Amino acid sequence: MNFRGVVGNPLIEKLRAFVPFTEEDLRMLDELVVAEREVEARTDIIQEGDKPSDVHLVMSGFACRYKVLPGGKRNIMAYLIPGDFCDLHVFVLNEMDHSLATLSPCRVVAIPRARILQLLERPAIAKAFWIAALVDEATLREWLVNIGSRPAEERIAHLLCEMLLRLRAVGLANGDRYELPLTQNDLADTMGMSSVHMNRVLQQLRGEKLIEFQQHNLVILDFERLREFGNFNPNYLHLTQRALAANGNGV
Amino acid sequence: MNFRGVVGNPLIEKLRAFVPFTEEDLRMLDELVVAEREVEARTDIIQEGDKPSDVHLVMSGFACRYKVLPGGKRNIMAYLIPGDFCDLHVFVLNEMDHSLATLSPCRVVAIPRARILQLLERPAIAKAFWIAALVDEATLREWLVNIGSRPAEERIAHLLCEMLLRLRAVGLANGDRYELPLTQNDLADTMGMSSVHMNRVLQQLRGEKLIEFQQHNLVILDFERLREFGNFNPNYLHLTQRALAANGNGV
DNA sequence: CGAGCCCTTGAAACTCGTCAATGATCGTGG
DNA sequence: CCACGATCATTGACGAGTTTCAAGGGCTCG
Repeated sequence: MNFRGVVGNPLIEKLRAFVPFTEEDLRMLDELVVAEREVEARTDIIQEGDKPSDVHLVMSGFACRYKVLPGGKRNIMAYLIPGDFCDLHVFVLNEMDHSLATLSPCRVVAIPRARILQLLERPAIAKAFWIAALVDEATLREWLVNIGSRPAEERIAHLLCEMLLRLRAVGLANGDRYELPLTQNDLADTMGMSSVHMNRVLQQLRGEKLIEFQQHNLVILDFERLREFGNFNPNYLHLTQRALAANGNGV
Repeated sequence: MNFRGVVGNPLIEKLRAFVPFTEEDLRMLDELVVAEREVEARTDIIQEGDKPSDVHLVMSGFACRYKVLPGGKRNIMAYLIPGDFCDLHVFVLNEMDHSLATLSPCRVVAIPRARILQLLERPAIAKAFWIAALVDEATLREWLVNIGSRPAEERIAHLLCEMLLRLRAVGLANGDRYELPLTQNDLADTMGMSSVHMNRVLQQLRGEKLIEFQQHNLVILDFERLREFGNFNPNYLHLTQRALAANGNGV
């Protein structure tokens, strides 16, 4: 058998880094992906207050969790990239306490809760989902530290390192470069700073020859230096050695 | 039967706000609390890198999750109050990516994973644990917004409102006042600011007659105004109406 | 070709951090 | 019971980092 998943299903690529699967597990995970829906950029998937019934899975593109404060300031609390579940919460909480939206054009799958419950009966899959949820939480903690303690320049360096590893884990990095379909304003709303300052700080990072960033294409010119500068330790992503080392499947 | 839990077990008081339990559920939850251990203030419970085998539950006092950056700056990412599990993660991740420590003197229970697995077989308890974990995550998101978007004064107002509701939910608030056994330095490390600035901002809040804070006793003088000022919306705590309204069991 | 979004720049104001020193409080031991 | 040291709270002065406001330029798309 040759599952699409093995080469192109980001959910499977991601979860395989946590847990070994049987062929049957892989088949079930792959069958989860039916009726992909195209969602254009900057469109809400779910809004705060909604009582959703399906679980959403991102298959391509960038989405985010966000809240908007009364003043109108948007706050991005997480990026959702291919292979990420948006809202496994649905099972136990009856109301969304934040919103989800696409940032770039996305392909999204809506999975009925019943399907998820079926999958949870397979121990390997249940464990993989569990780990994925914990890694999301660990990432949240790391973002909290990042925003709370680091100056803007290091903060961005840290984020760019994290995104490299996460995208690599699902085969979406090409060496030390990847597509980052976000505006400077999106990045600013993520890092808790103004877009003006984000612009200046990105210029600094470019000036120091740490990165290039044009047309939504990010190139990390010296990962080791960027990692050191942003004080990035990937332990919180709980990736296997294999996934850490992988160079992405590139072209 | 009259369980200790019904009146004094914070774990039960907290979980009852999420899910209704049978007598048998209550009994099992109450029996979880054996061999309480006194831990003095400012002592690590688990450290980053450890591979723990037990799950820890706080029964009294304040503890926290934290990381320390290379420069030596400590970063508090969560407060753990009576009724909170420290590390349900243990089941699936093999290494702590952060540390846990007491802030005040605490009573802590160490629960073997096997005991937890037993409890998870009871649907109501499993659901309550699940919800508690999701609320922890939602709280983390809210802290991220808080630190990322609000000026220092509002940030603190928000935190103080949150702690009021959380402590009420486990019967540890007395009307609009509660014990907050933290130093200004602890608070500063939590809110991503210097202790000098924390001091000045607390003075402002006191000057505006929003709070009093002496001898580790916090009094919220005008909750409605503090809530409004800190832009606090408790939806992310997913408390029932009952728990929201409760005035704490006070004296 | 124009509209709209995004990136870029400058200047001024402000929030907040750092440094350094002084008080206040508390537990401990003499 | 008081002296002591340690921890914690407070204050002032200064500077760095960051925001805000405002405006101009570039690119893309209809």
